[in-house]
Amino acid sequence: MAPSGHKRHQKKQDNEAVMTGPRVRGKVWIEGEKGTFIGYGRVVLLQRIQEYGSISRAARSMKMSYRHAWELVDSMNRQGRTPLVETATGGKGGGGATITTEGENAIHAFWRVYNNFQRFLKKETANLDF
Amino acid sequence: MAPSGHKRHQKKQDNEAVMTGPRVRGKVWIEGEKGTFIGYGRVVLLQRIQEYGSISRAARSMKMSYRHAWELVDSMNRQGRTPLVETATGGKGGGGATITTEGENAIHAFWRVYNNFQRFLKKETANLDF
DNA sequence: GATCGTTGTTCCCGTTAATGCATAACTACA
DNA sequence: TGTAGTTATGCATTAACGGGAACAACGATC
Repeated sequence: MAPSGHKRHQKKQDNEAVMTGPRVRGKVWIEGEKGTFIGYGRVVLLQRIQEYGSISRAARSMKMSYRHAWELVDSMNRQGRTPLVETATGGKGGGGATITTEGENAIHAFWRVYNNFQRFLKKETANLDF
Repeated sequence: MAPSGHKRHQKKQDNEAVMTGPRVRGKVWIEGEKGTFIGYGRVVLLQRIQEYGSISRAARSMKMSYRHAWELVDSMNRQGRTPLVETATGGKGGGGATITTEGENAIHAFWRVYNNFQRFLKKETANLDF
């Protein structure tokens, strides 16, 4: 970006932080044949599972019920070509969950779209003639 | 990857209608200080009010309860610099509602953003490496 | 002055989504 | 062999939201 210039031709007169008035906002997600596949909440959940190695710890860390977290994982697994999360019961620590390569791909694909979307929103908000 | 070869440059081979697999979808809206200001449902409602000249007929035409429609109009009116909808009780036909200039501006502003967003979604879906 | 369809508002209900709790099955490890 | 913490699942409860019915006030037109 590099605002660099002295001039600043009126276009960005609006000083970032002080920006008030109407804003364009929104949500994006990736949909499969059976409804939502990956969205913001789901991708955060995936990354928490990656970080903690278990669905239950991931759920607790984001104050989500285990029940709900499990259903999200199940939905993603049933929808991917191959599962995004692999689970194991019993054993050290009682079991756990890990993210597959397919899961990592999904995470990256979503963040790419998400970042482009944030740029889109910023641009549209700036161009709002309202 | 670039299948280097002659065959199928992969880019627009995907035949519009047959497009299957994951899609990028989403929603956009314009937000004011007090939450959602204009979204898809609200703008359709505004246009129905414009068409029918009454909130109740507009609501019926889209199978929405009058109460809900009224709340949406109220929310928009309280949020705009000036009301988007003006109402009158009593009189010919029992009263009615009309769209103000501010309301027309809001409608146009939203559709502009919305159309850009549809293009964005199409592009992102096409570029989905997933 | 009676009529009529609307605005504006209140109250009750059904649906849906998520939470909370309870429990069975599992297995590496001490 | 017992323990621990997890996955997987069922069920009852709660919260949020919109729908639907009801009703007063309104005022141009007949």
